[in-house]
Amino acid sequence: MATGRTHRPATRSRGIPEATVARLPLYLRALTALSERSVPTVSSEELAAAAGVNSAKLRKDFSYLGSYGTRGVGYDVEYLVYQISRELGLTQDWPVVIVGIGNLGAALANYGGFASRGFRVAALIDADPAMAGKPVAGIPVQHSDDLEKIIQDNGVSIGVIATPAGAAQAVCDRLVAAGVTSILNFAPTVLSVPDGVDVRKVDLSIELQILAFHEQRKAGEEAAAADGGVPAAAARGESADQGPDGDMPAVMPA
Amino acid sequence: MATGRTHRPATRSRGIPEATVARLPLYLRALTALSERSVPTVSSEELAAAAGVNSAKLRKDFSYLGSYGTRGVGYDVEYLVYQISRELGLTQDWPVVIVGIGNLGAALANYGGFASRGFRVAALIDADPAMAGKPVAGIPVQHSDDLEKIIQDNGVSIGVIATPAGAAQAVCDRLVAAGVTSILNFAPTVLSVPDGVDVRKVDLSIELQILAFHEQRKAGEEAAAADGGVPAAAARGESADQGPDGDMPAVMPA
DNA sequence: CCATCTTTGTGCACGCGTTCACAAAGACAT
DNA sequence: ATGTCTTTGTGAACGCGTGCACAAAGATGG
Repeated sequence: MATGRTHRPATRSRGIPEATVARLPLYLRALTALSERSVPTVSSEELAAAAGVNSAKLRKDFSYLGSYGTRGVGYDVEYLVYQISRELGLTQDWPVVIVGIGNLGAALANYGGFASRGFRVAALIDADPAMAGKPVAGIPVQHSDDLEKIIQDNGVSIGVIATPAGAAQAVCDRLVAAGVTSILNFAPTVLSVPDGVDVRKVDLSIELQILAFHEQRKAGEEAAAADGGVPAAAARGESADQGPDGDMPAVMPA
Repeated sequence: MATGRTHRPATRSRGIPEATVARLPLYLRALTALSERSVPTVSSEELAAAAGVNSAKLRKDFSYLGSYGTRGVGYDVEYLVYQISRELGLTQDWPVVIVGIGNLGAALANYGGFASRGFRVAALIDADPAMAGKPVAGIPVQHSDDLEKIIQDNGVSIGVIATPAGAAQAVCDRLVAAGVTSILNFAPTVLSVPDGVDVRKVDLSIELQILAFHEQRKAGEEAAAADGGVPAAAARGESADQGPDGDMPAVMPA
């Protein structure tokens, strides 16, 4: 999950729940795949399976957009692709800038999933003068001194931050000051932005940590099941000599 | 958000809500930063601000772990770092493999956030024979023929998929067959896995699409406000000659 | 030892999201 | 035209997550 928007209590956009909006890209991807195979119509059941959700949820999601299905038949694939694209705003061109052209920034610049959905990489920006002019993904990297000018000349409203954590807030401030109102943040920091600016974050290591949590739990349960014993307390860490709930800290509190 | 696990209805792990688990890495990051600055204690209010959440939520989250705070004082930073790390399973070593060493895979291999949290990149795997032996982030890439052996030799239980979408399911199946029980998927596909295997996905373009949705809505509201008119229906698409709700499709349904 | 002040931990209420289950709508065959 | 069958769209119930607001706990000062 990536949250962090400016918490919009009233005005739930046209009545479409946030959770539904977050799933629309999923449906769109599945529909695009069907479209490429020239499948004319699809039922909620089939599409739900392809998108990895439950069919009731999918139908309710679509009901927020309107009645675009035909009872007894299903949904017209092309029609739905258009409707969802329009709802998401993908029928227009969105110029984006990527700031911070390290490994991740370069990967993002090369990522095909952007261009195919109306996102156009308008510029790549990096603070390292040695990078300036060097082409990445066919686009010459520009120096961050020109950030404001680049934003304004290209009418950019969406910025992607892929800098180290330390530089992220400063870059964010400059982007916002230059007119950017949506930010996708890959740096592991909490960005503070004024009202009216949306921030979404993607943290690569957070997802891994969540997996580790469940993985550990699985291992614990397994061991407990083998012992035929209590839920899951032992066989969790590596040092076994801990309290009844494994509470002994490495560093005691004051 | 990244969902897609095998839906665990009963056994909500030790009673810790999923939403809380997803925030623990956030707290941990903020606490680690405090620890590096040698801050001894922190109040829920301060820590919440640093993590970008509300303080009541943070206190409730911590209450699921136990009573680790001191009223009138706050939380002991080092102690809390340890407790959260232990809860997330980061006190043990997690060998991971990254499959698909393109731009993204290389970025992941170089990403510092893994190593600093108990994740060790045990191997890099790619299907391209030309990549074999080539070092990325100091680790020689191995060919995917040896995938099963690599998994077993290193006791890997967490796999990262950074291949093209078309190859993802096949790689996933092989990882699972070889013993991997947690998968972080960067490929834009829905993976199907047997029960007991957790999948989390990160889709770079989904987040951008969600931003576009809000961006479009902002633009629409702005225009409507300027017109002094109805909510947001006009000024959305580019072609203005549409129905009362902008419903005319580019492709009519059958 | 007592009073005051700070901050945690949590009971409670509310709202959002999910799921069930079914009526309504339409396709299709006869 | 009528009946059957499929599939949508949605009302209603439920459960989870969030945020408020406050009592309990402990620190601190006199």
